[in-house]
Amino acid sequence: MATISDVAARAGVSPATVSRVLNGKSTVDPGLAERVVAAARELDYRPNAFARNLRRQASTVLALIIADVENPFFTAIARGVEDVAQASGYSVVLCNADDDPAKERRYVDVALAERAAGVIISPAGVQTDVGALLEQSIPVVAVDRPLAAPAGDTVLVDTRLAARQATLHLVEAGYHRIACVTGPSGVRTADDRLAGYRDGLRAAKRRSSAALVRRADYRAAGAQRATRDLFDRPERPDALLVANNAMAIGALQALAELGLRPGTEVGVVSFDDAPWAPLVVPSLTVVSQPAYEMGMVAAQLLLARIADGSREPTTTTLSAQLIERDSSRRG
Amino acid sequence: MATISDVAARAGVSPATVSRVLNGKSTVDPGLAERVVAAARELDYRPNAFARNLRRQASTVLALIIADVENPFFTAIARGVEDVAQASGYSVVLCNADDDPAKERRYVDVALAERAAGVIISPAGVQTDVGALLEQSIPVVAVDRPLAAPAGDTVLVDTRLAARQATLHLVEAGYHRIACVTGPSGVRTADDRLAGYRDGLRAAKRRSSAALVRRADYRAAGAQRATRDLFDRPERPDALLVANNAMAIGALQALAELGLRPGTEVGVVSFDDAPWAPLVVPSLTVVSQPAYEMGMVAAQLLLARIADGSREPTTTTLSAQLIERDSSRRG
DNA sequence: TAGCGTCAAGAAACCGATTTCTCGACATAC
DNA sequence: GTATGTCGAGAAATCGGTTTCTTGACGCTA
Repeated sequence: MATISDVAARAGVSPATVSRVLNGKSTVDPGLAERVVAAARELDYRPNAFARNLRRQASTVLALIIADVENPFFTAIARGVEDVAQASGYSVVLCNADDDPAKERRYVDVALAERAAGVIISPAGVQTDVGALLEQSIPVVAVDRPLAAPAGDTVLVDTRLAARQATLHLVEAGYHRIACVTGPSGVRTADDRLAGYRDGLRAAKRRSSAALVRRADYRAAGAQRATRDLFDRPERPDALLVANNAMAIGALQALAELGLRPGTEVGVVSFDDAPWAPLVVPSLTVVSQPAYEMGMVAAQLLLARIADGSREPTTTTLSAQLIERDSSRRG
Repeated sequence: MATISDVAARAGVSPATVSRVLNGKSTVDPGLAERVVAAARELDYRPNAFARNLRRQASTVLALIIADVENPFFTAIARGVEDVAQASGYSVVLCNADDDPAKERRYVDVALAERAAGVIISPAGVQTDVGALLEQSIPVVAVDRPLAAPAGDTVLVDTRLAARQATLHLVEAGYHRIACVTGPSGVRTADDRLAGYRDGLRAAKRRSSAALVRRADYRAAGAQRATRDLFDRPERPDALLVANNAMAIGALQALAELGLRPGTEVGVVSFDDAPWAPLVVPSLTVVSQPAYEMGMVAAQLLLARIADGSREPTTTTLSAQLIERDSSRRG
């Protein structure tokens, strides 16, 4: 593999000049520059990123640590991040923490070892610690969920308000015993959606009851069990607010097993729109979150912070949108 | 950030000794070793990956270049790769080529610049060129689709046979005019599935007709148009073989718009199982590919090739499985 | 024409690891 | 007691870029 010295030798100049030409940071004689460019092309020269990064003490790789690659919500965020990063010459490393604090920690370590230019993370839980990154002044942006000790920008959705609206929507549609299946305690979105659900019940002057609330991991299997459990009790719910799209699958599966038809017999609203949501019968009413936009905003904030580390931390809250379909329409 | 010299100074030894202790490649006096380890811990020393990689001329990062992050099939592959890589101390960089040869090329360049230890790729098309990687003796494994010039291991699914079986399944279920919506020409899986479809028709002694075949990109929108188009003609098909899971969504949407009920009126079989496939009504019959396993096998082959670059290129063909649900059952 | 400022380009230092080279200490063999 | 071998650890080279330092050429002004 050709090195900068090879190029320099071929062009009859010093390595320093080659570096200057290729980085355009300084003016060089046009004639020399042309020779350098030609030599580089002829040798198919590609700078060694290790050497460059070592000297510059910086890389052009952004780490994106998400909770679940198999969840379309997070992959949509990833696309948003990527599109912005690409445009600025950064590449994005996607890390799948799999909702596992240990895996997440490992990826934080990788980001540290590889001296990522910046990190975008959706923290798996309360104990996520990005202190080590900040010590190395690697900027961090939290997306979807805030960090316990916010020390960078944060991009959220007003998910509590959205949950409140979704709950009120179910009330208005004529459902009476509305249950909530949410994510693990300590995960902010899960807690917020539960709080919003209670807000909604309160606003509608309904009593909330612990018997109507279930928690599970943010996966289908857990939600399936939780839903089955809700309907196993004497006073069955007649509606369900489900806190994410993976859980929606589990909940719908449980309802199908129980022979309950969504919409007519059980109102269902889930968080996160998905390509298949209009296709299930009845089509699924969802709270659609602007995932792609969240990714874009997070990346923009990160790039801004890379450029100027002294910016004040900001919090951006985007809003979700209720998409009414048939699963929350009686009759 | 502490460097190896800082650790050496604190432990009262030379940097070389620190390196030897921490890498365990050579024996050192236990007393010294203990001091080194203590010093490293006290300073929270983390080796600089740039410096290490520069010297070693190798990294421990695998690049995984997939066609579409939003497609669960590919994310399942990613998980398989990741689980194997993790266990061997490699980290995985997920790159989303987005079915775009230009993006793909850019990521190949990134893998090259970052001197990835190896690359796993599902080539976007015929013109994918990994020659540059091979020149640098970076091992390459192709997954899901073969490379035009195979120069590494390949992990495939016998998708042609699976398409043949799926087509015969539709014939046996009593459908007569079976159409096929497949991916872009030049993408091997798309061509193979079409060929398998024709195999199936031939085996059933049915005439195949170009009027019953449509190509689109591997996305929902394209499949939706293609399906609409198929049903716009006087002699409508009564069954549909769809070549991947994103396209299935588009096809089902089109059928819904046309007021055609899958199963009873139009038999549907799609490639790729998805969490939502059992939930649509009627539930979707699919050809399930062992995506996670494909990822695992690809990663194992890559690691083996990293360890020993002179291995003969192999091709592993896994088999798919037809999961019969209601969308292909008449009546 | 002397003196000063500007600028382009080469020389050399530097980033932080790993690894080869070298040397000294000690043990064993003759 | 000397020669030889072994082994552990420090010195120094090395990876391939970037960037500072230095030098020399040139132009302008007094």
